[in-house]
Amino acid sequence: MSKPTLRHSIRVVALRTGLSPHVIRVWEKRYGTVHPDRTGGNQRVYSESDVQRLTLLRQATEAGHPIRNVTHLPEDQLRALLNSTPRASAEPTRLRIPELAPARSAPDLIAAAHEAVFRLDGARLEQVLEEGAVSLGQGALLAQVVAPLVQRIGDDWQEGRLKVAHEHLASAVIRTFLANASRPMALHAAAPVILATTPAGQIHEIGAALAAAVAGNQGWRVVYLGASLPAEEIAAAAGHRDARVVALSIVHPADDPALPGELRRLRRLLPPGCRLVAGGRAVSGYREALGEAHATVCETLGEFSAALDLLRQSAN
Amino acid sequence: MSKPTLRHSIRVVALRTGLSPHVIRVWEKRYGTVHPDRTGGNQRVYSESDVQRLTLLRQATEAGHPIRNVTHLPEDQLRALLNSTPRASAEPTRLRIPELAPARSAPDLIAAAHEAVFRLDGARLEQVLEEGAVSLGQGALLAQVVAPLVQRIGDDWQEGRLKVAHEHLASAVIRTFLANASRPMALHAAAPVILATTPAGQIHEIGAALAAAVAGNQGWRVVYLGASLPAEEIAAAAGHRDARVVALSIVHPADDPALPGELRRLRRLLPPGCRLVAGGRAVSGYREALGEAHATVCETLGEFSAALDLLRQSAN
DNA sequence: ATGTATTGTTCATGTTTTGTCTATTAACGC
DNA sequence: GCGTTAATAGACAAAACATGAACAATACAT
Repeated sequence: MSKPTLRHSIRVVALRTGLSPHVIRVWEKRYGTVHPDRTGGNQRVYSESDVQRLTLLRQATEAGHPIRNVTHLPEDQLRALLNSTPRASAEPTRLRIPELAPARSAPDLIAAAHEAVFRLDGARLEQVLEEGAVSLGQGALLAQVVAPLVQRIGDDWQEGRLKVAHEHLASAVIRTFLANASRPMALHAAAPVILATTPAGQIHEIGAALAAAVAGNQGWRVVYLGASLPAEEIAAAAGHRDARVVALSIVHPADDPALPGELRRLRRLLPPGCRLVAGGRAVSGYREALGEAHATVCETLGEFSAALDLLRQSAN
Repeated sequence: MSKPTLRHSIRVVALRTGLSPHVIRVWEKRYGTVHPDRTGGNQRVYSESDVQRLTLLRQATEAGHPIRNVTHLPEDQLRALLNSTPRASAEPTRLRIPELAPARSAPDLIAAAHEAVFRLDGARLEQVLEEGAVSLGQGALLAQVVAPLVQRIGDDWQEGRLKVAHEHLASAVIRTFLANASRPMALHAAAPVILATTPAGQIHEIGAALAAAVAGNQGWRVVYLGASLPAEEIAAAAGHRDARVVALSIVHPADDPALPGELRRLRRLLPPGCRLVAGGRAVSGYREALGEAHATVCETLGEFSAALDLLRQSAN
């Protein structure tokens, strides 16, 4: 079973895993965590999978699991554990990785993200977003980076500067990032429900995902339904989950002749107590129908956020 | 190398059940609620079923039942009790730990997940998936739960048992779950690149997301491009990122007359060293064209996984 | 109202776990 | 040859855990 495999010294392993050489050795001695080969001179030589395993173990211990309980778990169970465990115990973590976060400004972040999209580098895009969440904070990141970035990518796509592949990759990464960002807060048992989607014909779902993230951050219970839902479906879902608000993102076809009808129909079918909020770049094209549907129109994410706060208080 | 069973320290149990370590100990002492193993140094070690039982008991006590009356009830009676009593707890749950699910085997998990989709409860669906990842492991979860679940939802949707809203919600949650599952922790600088997408006309992206998750778990560098990309775009992206493999998911339109042409064109445009792998429920409908395109056809996720391992070794 | 049982929490003390540190010897790279 | 890095064993300190007893709050009964 050998081996064009890469081999690493303990120093490199320490750097890549975030553990100290001491810990790596003592884990091996006490628990037999990994069994690196040795050089002729008895020096440890680690494989790539050792590095991976140690990285997972570091994350598991940081998540609160005692090392003795996780050292012998297979990798996929470790991964699952990491995805499932509540990140709750983030406070009493003993040692932290050295601070490397260069607090970047919003325009810098947008530029870096755009560059990553252009290179089809999804991992890098994600990294930039996470970095931004740290330096700007979640709310500011959404309003000052993600929203403009999405708009810029949309423009580039419509004018042929970016291909469909770029747009799809960016959508997938941003969508996942937003889904993760909208989740983690503790939810009040009585948290109001908001439904985020896009009316039939509106094919761009990122706006709805953004709305979902903002609402989730403000403590709403979010039901995210993706893009292009007919009025009947939206209304039925709103009734089913007893939603207080339906948020619609309207971005791309700015002149869909069928949309005004959809909006009026939606208003008619929605439960009476359910408010309608619409945002997105193309809302101005449907102002009249939105007015008839008694929809609150938001031009920016900030407005949307404020509108949510108002709606929440009004019904408490 | 016997059994890598999950074992938890009392702190982790406290986090996952929402009880304090004190209460867990005092319940054991006073009522013999659970009988955890002990380490060599007399420290408690809990199993997954202990966690489940304690969670149920927490819920029972919160519902007003004195602990002495319920400690010795078997789990199914506890569940019945919880289902029969109305959720009396008006207070904003002291700890935000969600209810733990009863389901453990793959069929149970599928049923629970399906139920969550039907109720439009995305948070619950996500919870079921994460729980399954812990108890089954990532790989088994994908093959035994996620894949069948997706297929079942697809069937239900095509036959009108589920609405578009259900399908969209499920897609969004599963997609995010898969994206999180596919993130490799530490990857080789020289990790091979795989591109996951769907050829033009194939609108269901979940199959591609599944493939991406499997590949990510096996250490590939994944470029995920969503659904319905024309051959030129796929080829350009593969060249741009120097992909070794392009994975195509073919699920829904099983008789698209344009697809064979797309596949042949893709083969022509792809860089010579780049392999083509196709999977999904509808591959059998395009066998001929796939053969002409020199694509490896996988009927199941297991086959796909094996094919990836082969392709990886062959080029090292 | 008063007493009692139940139940969760707190305190005090000793033990275990776990990351870190020291000292010494050996190996590696220039 | 020499400075740097690694291996080993042992010591050490902070955090987490175990245990028993006491305490406060609530419910229930007299």
